[in-house]
Amino acid sequence: MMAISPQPGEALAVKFDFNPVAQALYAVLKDPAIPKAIHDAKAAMRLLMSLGTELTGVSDDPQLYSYLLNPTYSSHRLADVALRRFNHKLSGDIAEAADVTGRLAADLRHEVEQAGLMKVYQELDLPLVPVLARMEEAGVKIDGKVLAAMSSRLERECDVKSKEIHQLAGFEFNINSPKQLGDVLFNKLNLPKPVKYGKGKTISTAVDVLEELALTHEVPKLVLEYRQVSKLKSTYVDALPALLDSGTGRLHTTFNQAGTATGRLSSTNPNLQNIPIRTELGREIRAAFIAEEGNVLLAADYSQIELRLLAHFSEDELLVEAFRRGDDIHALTAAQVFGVPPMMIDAEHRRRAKAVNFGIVYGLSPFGLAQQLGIEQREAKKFIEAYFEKYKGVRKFIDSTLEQARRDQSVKTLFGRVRPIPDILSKNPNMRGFAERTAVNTPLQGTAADLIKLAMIRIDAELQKQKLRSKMTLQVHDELVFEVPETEIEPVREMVLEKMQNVHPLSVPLLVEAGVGKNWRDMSFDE
DNA sequence: CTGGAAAGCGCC
DNA sequence: AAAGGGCGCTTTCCAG
Repeated sequence: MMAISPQPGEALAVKFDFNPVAQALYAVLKDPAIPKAIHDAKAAMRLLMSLGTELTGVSDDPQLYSYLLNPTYSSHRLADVALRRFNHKLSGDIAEAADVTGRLAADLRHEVEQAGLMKVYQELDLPLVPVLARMEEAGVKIDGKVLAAMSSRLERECDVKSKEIHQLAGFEFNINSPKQLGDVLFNKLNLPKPVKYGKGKTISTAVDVLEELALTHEVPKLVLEYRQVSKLKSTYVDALPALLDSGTGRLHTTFNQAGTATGRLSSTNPNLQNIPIRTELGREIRAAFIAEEGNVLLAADYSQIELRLLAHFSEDELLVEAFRRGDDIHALTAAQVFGVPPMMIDAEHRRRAKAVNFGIVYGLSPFGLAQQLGIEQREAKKFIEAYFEKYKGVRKFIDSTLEQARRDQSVKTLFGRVRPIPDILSKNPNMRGFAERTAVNTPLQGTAADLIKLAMIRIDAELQKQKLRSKMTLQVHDELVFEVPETEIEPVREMVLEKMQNVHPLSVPLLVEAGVGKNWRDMSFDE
């Protein structure tokens, strides 16, 4: 039992329950409006950080144990785990929660050991906790003026576009309502309905449908423009400033470490893993992510990490050699699949080859590829067949992964993180198809997640050890973002690149690209 | 008034 | 018969 001095104006008690196996940790704010039980290590860490205390000695986190044992549950919160494991409904009583936390920790720890997952826990998931806590606390600086100016500008643009749409359509309706929009487009304006749309359901007005219609009609074209502007405005330009922390003036996300089926992190409140980058308008939003005076942002990302892992796992000769030589992998696939000499590869070949390369990782069908490239399904089928004819190792990898998945009804990452795939034996071809694509994708996506987590742990350790003032602030699956004092740019850049590149030996090299800039848009590479 | 489903779309 | 893996947020719409 350990008590922490109360903050002025509030009595705060932090109690460590030193169960031999578990430390159930919870803080009780005296304010009865905030009776708050903390039973995950990151929340405890953040609370203690705010009090200027270090968190040491926590070795059991029931949430992380539960996640490792089966990452496919949608929630690993104490109440849900207690219900699943003990069929016990928590009353909300703090002491009860503490007791359950301790018992769960002991039980789950045992199961994690039995499942052979303790190494992943101790070397990856648990050490990542304080790293994420520090990242969340650091937050990112936002230029509010940039967003405020954008907001009024986009407001006007939305206004203009919606008036135009109503004018041209001849009806006043809510463009944001797919139902009303569909009614206007397909029933009032009599535009051709998409060949396929949900049986009995509403007709799709999704982007690919509207793009088709936009070729012949002004209204869908304007709707697409309106949608882009209104999406970016409501989701980012207007939402982000509202989430600025009043104390720090910065944006502090929450990383969920037990939220995805593959081992990836997710980010909420706000989600900083889906900040726009694709369009020019989107990049303007990125420009609002800035560094403090005297600092710069440094971004480092793994180039094509999933394809490299495909090469590693499959040991496909062509793929492995190409990555070792540092070839342009999409150009290689273009040459192989389309039978064009490397010298003759143009941008269109490369674009199509890129779609094929990514599609393989996701289990793309001839139908899907045809739709994406706007070609005949027969032709798409030929491309996919040509791909597997050339990359024989990839075919074997997929087949053996599926075999193993059918045997174990689960798949694993390089480090042993497991994902159950129960539907792999389903008699429903639809469900089985989903399961098969999942089975092939998860080892790739999940291993990439494991690798960047390991790099994060090592980079954080180095920042601490060298007492550097640079802070890791964001992770976006294959990218890390740091805020770095100008005096530390070169050493930190070198260190980050080295740690990411050498995170784990593989049969192909990992390529890391880094950029430095005053904002998240201007990350000029190889400055 | 609230909660949740569905549609849609931002990112890797 | 469906048709590309993994997320989170906003809006609409409808049921309770």
